[in-house]
Amino acid sequence: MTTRLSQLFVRTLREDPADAEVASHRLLVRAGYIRRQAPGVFSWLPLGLKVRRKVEQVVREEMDAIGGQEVLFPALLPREPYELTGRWTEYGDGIFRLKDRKEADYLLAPTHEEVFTLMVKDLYSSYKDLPLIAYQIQDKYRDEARPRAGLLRGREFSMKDSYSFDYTDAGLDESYQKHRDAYERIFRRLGLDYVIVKADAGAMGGSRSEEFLHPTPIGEDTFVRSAGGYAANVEAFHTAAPEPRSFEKLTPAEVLDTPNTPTIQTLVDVANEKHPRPDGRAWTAADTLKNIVLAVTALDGARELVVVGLPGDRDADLKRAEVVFSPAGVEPATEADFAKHPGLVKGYIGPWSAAGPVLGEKSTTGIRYLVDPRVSEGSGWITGANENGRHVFGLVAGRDFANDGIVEIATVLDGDPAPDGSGPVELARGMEIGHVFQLGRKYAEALDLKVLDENGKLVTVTMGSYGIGVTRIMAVIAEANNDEKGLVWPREVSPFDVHVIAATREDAVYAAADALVAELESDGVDVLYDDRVKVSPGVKFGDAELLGVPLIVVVGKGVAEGNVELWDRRTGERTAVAVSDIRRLLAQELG
RNA sequence: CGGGGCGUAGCUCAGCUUGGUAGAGCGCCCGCUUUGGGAGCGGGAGGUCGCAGGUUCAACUCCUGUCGCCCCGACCA
Repeated sequence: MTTRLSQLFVRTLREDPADAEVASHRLLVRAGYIRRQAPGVFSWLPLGLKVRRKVEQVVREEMDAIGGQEVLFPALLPREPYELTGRWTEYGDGIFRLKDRKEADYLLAPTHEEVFTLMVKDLYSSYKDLPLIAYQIQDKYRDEARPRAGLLRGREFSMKDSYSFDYTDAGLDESYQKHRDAYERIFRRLGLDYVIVKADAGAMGGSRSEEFLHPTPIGEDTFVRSAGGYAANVEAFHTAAPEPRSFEKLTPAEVLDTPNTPTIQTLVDVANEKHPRPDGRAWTAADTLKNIVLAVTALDGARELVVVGLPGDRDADLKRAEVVFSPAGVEPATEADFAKHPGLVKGYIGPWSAAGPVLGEKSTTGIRYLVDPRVSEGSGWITGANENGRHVFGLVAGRDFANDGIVEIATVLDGDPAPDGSGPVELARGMEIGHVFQLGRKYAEALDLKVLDENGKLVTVTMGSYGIGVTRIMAVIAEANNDEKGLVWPREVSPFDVHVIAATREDAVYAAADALVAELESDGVDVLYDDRVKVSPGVKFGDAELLGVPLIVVVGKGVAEGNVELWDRRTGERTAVAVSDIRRLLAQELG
């Protein structure tokens, strides 16, 4: 195939579009691959569509290779299936909802667990039909509160979602592993750097879950990794809890005056000044117990206060808190909340008082008290004495106060130990490009998907769901492969194999270029041919760099000596090649 | 939802402070010249100045409201 640039439905922009910030967005619009249609919604021009199809093709081939069967389910779905699993409600504002003329509720599917499950239920009823892997490449819709960065977070986006159906746990493990391996092959083929991290499985109610993150500073996920091979999304990071310590030899707690110490820093300063440690070491923020008041709002609207105790050198990470309390919402308590609970003395909140417990379900306030894993039995703390200007020193967990549960919402810091003992972790940013997830029996139970096993007994099917964001991957590839002049596509997804430029307006040059293009076409090479007559060479070179086809052939002034130039877009290197050799050379390059 | 910014030609923007019949560059069309790094000259097309009210003899400009968009944060299977 040959595409003549003079005929191609495209317009490149000389300047960056004003509404694009990140490189991929800027360049994909500027090079005429996509155009914004609405916030987070894009139109696909021929170039963009070609790249998108190439990405899809890689995904499709690897899914087929693990026995996946491609289907296509509608993006427009009725409410009922989502009602059955509770997600119609759980999704809240996150989905596009609409009504038909009869006022029946519909949605634009954000993901398709329900309909796949129901289709399998419809068609299959025996263990002999399993295992099954079905997938689709379909547009998904999510009414993101804030779409951003072009294709990286859109409201309409293409995703490959697959679902596995097994009737044994071992079978699910196998299906999961197949996907995991396929995803590794996909990202390798696409030349995308990735890290597999442990992910939070809570929100969708499954067990094993891993994310494929592409490390990039513009990533929206924070993950940790250790030199010893541990990797996890911070949301799924588990703090290694210290062993319980005996508190027999510890001195009793003591309430001391600490005037004007509403913050951890002021408290540490005053403590060191007025109440230095007996052993001579200085008090640090990590010796203090910070009690954060959160308001948790359940789906039914009920609002409850919860206090979380964590070491004073850490902040609460609201993102992790969301995960912990999901599907309920969490926010810091407001002034109004404090007003309703006069027992909470702002700046001096603590679980203990001489008169008895202050925090906890069995206390004067009755407020649920959850603590960080570091607040382990036998650990001693400085914390609020529930009186203005006073703190209690040497308050020991398990001896002086109890908790209603352990909770992981503290920020993870560089250097924290990995829970598996593989050393300290470092924090990094990543963009989620794939997710493999053992759903288990949650959806099958909710939708009553059962099959008869070898013994004629009904067993609930166990499922996995696996996603790869096709359009997001395209943006991530663009993000990882560009320079100041434009895009540089990896060969596997480049919209064309070769970009041929007729660089000089001479009949001989055009004749040579025409002939070359015809030959390449007969070799099965997909060529973009810049045949524009009135366009100056500079513009053609600039457009070639912007568009990003990795191999460029310049047919120009060298034709007189029988030469063309082979231009490597990535390195910028140009080499003179005899016209008689170029066809063979390209065939070799494109191998 | 909180904070910030912006809506003027296809694109990038100026004009608004101080009200007086709409501008530039790029792109587009026609002609001539030019052709290896975003050409030159001449001629041309193209805008209800986001929308609605108000003030005024007169509003892109001032006032009020409203809608939309972008960025940061919150949110995000």
